[in-house]
Amino acid sequence: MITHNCKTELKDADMKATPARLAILQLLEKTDEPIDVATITDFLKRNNIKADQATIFRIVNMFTDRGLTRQIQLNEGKFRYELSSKPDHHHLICEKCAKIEDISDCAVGILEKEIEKKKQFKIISHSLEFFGTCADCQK
Amino acid sequence: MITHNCKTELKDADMKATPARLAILQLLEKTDEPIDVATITDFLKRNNIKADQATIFRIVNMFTDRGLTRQIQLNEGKFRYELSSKPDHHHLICEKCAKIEDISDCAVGILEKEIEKKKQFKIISHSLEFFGTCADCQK
DNA sequence: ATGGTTGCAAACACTTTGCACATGA
DNA sequence: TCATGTGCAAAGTGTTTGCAACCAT
Repeated sequence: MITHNCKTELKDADMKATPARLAILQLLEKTDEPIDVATITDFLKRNNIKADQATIFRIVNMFTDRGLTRQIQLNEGKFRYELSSKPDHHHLICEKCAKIEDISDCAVGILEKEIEKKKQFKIISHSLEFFGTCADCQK
Repeated sequence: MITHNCKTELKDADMKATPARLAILQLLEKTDEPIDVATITDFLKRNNIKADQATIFRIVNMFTDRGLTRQIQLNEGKFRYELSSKPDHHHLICEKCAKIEDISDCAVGILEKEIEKKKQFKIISHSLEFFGTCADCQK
């Protein structure tokens, strides 16, 4: 049962296992796109878990603070969240249908080394997003 | 005189040359960081050019629509704008002092080619940002 | 003269906060 | 039990919109 797994994750992060937190974790685990708060709200409603907007924001912020999730922005004017356990990857955002694809094994690591040397800038994280038209929408 | 130059740019983009527009263009030209609306507001005030928030938003949106500027986000919950005439470059954002440095000649072009082939995704633009600690803040 | 621009005020979307009540460990 | 988490309502950002007045061309 997935819930079991999630409980451990929460415990490890020093967070109590509440219905909303467990459900949000599960959603994050089964979704391959970074998700926004509206999506979480819908999901919880459909699963009869009541949770206020404020609570949801508090949860994702706490997840992010404790390193469970990453907060990202895709030029939409809102935040999205994805599990930070996901390996280094980037996004292809289709500007027609808004689909978000992942793309991994990209050579940014090499760039980072160069930058750190050239600029003496200590890189902690990076974000790389590609905007364009997905295969389906090119037809 | 810079203003002259700016007037032409506006004309080319089919926009009337108004004081606020000219001033914002000049600010964009002399600033090396992508700027947000609050910064524009301050600048206009200091130069005794009155312009409502709504007007400023309308101007930067129009600039972006007509290709004069690029709208970007740096995980701050707000938009920033930079001249799109600036050559391909990326940003180093210091998480301590919030300074934003540019970095250019980075090999993303090569990645793009690969992605377009592998994913059949037509890339129109990309954003690459590095978050970390700048040289000064490491001391 | 007139169509594009602006100011103003109001609304909107997203996110945060304070405080009393509720709940998981 | 009791620190932690939640609901509710209110407020705080950042951004957009409608409409009448205004101004650049």
